[in-house]
Amino acid sequence: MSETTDRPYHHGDLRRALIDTALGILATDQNWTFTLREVARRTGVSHAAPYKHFRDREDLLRELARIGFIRLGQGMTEAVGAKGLSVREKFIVGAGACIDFALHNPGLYRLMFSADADKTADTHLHDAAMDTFGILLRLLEEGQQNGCFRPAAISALAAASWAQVHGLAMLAINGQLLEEKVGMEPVRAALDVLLDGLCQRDGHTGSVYDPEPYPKVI
Amino acid sequence: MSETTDRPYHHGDLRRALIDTALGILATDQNWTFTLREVARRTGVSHAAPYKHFRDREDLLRELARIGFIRLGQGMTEAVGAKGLSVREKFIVGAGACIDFALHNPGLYRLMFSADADKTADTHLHDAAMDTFGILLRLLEEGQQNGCFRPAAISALAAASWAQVHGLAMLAINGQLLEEKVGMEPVRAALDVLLDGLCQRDGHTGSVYDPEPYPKVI
DNA sequence: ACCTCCATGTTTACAGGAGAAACTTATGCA
DNA sequence: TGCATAAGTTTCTCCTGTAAACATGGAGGT
Repeated sequence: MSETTDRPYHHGDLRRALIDTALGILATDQNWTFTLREVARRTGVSHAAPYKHFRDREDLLRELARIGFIRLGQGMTEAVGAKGLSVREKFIVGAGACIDFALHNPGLYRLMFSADADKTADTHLHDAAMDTFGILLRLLEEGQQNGCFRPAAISALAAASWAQVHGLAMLAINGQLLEEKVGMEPVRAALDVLLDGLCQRDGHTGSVYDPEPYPKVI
Repeated sequence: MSETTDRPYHHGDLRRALIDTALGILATDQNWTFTLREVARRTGVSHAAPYKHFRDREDLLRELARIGFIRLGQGMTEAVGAKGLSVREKFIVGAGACIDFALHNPGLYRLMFSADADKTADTHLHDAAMDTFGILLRLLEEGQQNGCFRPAAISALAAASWAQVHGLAMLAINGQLLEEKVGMEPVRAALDVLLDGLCQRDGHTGSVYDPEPYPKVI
């Protein structure tokens, strides 16, 4: 009830303002069912204004996802970059940063990994996602060169690690880690399980590339 | 261009027909952006007819998800039930069935685990999901009683396992297991990693419930 | 056989949203 | 000074979800 129509015709940085509004709604509602018109309304512009900055609704969603990947990457880089950590500790801390991010930004995190943020439709989004994924890859390589992680194909370790961390994050977000809230112990324990599996050991290692595929998968 | 208006006024089993149509669209488009009107149209009824069988659009989506969980559960039960398998083999085969299902029904699988199929809003859906989840739990218990799996809290093992399998399924669906298609080897290898971690071993087991939480997580 | 009820359809109506097109404003630059 | 253009606004069309009122025909009681 303060500003009447004294807003200048040109917003200044409407694109940024729209993104902020959308991120705000995403954080509040934990979903991205908001309409583009609502974003415009809350930002105080006409419902067609956003189309000057985003091709369509999905274009905005992809931009939000891209920002999400950048922020996630920053968080993980920061966590992993701490001095004096072993590879195993880096791994734990990096995964923790990811799950932490997911828990603090559940809507955004879900959007980032949803089909509505189609990575094949936006090079920038794809690149941002790959940059973040690269943090994990470098960690695995480091651990492997260390002799700490088993010498299986890096893609296999990456699949296992990424599936585990992302899976835990999704379970944590959905509160499905357990029927009742038990805190973060299961997460920690699950990561221990993963790391114990990743680590160098005597037996089994040879079976990693067992030629026979398991049944019923393409 | 064959049937004019000879269709009987009462469909007979419109509910089922609508579900089948929706499942068909889901399988084709790999998303659930279809409108309720389109489902009605393709089923050959008026656009308001579905409301006699589903409260709203989400109600239909939840029913689709429920059916998905039942089918997934059937596939996994069948796979795990094969005679003469070790627990480890059962695990591999069960996970394979899950990933197999996801690869063959990517749209449905994504819907099942999306927020659009809100499990808190539908007891039947929640129950179906829990039944399927129960397959994994029973397997873990069996392995633990065997002495094959480490004696950590079952919730921890479940978190690790479920995160891994579901994570792999999502990565597989999204083609993110690797830049180029490399087949299912990484999946197999990732499951080996998980199983090696799940298994009984000498060291580390004690650290599973390390009292100090890792940094930066709530 | 007939009447009546009610689940299952259909038609009509309305409030919104996506997005295109045409119009307006103000700003940077020649 | 003045115009080209980016950035907003208005207006319009088509579509959706969903409610309400109406139609139909099969099942059950008489």
